[in-house]
Amino acid sequence: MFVKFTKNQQNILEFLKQLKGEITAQDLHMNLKEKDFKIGLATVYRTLKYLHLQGIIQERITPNGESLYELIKDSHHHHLNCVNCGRSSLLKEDFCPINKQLTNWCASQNFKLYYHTLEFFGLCEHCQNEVNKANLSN
Amino acid sequence: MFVKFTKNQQNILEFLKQLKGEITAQDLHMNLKEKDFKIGLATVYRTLKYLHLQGIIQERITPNGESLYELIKDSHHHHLNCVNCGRSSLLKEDFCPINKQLTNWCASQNFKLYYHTLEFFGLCEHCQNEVNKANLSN
DNA sequence: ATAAGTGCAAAGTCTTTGCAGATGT
DNA sequence: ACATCTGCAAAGACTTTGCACTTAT
Repeated sequence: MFVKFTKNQQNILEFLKQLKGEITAQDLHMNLKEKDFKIGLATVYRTLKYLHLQGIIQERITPNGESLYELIKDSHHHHLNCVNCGRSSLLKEDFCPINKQLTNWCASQNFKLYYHTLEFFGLCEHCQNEVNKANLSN
Repeated sequence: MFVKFTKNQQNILEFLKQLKGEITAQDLHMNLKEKDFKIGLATVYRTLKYLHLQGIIQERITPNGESLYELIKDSHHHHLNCVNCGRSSLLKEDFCPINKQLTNWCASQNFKLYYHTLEFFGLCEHCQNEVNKANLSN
């Protein structure tokens, strides 16, 4: 996978394997530093980009513009994303409308499918009132 | 919808109505300037944010990190996104796996659903060879 | 008259890049 | 030995914000 397999790469991959859920590049960097691994933020970004390119991890960008990464697994989640507060809540695990027919269709396009994201956007319960008060001076 | 309905707001909304497809904030700004509308980039960003908050337009963030906006319509597209070159290609128009059952489920969560995005990530035909040569020095 | 909207420039945030030095095979 | 990988600091890109001025109602 990697051309060399350095300590940094091992540490990142190991961390992602242990991780339940998603993490930002910056949080991942902090976590590794806290474990006394010496690693630069740029290396974290470079490694995540490479892992993404290789189809090992997936990326999801939140309404706040944060990139979240996690290993690609068989089981995955989709989210309800509030366009006001930016919070995401998980959809029940077994919900996923992607069927084999579609997967096959991607293959027929010579597109090598790594993963998909399905995200719902709107207002969470709390924000529905807030938004009525919004204007362009906010 | 807007508290006031200024020339800027009218111009942006009119432009989005004419537009087929998606556009970035910066391109939208350029287009309006070319039509000799005097408007600041910040105003474009503020207006798009407000329209998004109100559920008038939707946002999609590409693998390159660009935010693309368009009016929410009944018909919509999903995309195949190449994680290498970042190009997106449209899925056939009639494909959408989201059913009424799911829509109802969102409602039952007191989540006010505006729109959804469903995106597929992987390698386009052209990039499948390229990626084999990739390493962390790139 | 007043709150809402605006333009500009500055600031903020996340991410990428150039380069010299370190590392794995 | 050599290309790959790394850290650091600088650069880059996009977006947001503060503030004084303008505009719509």
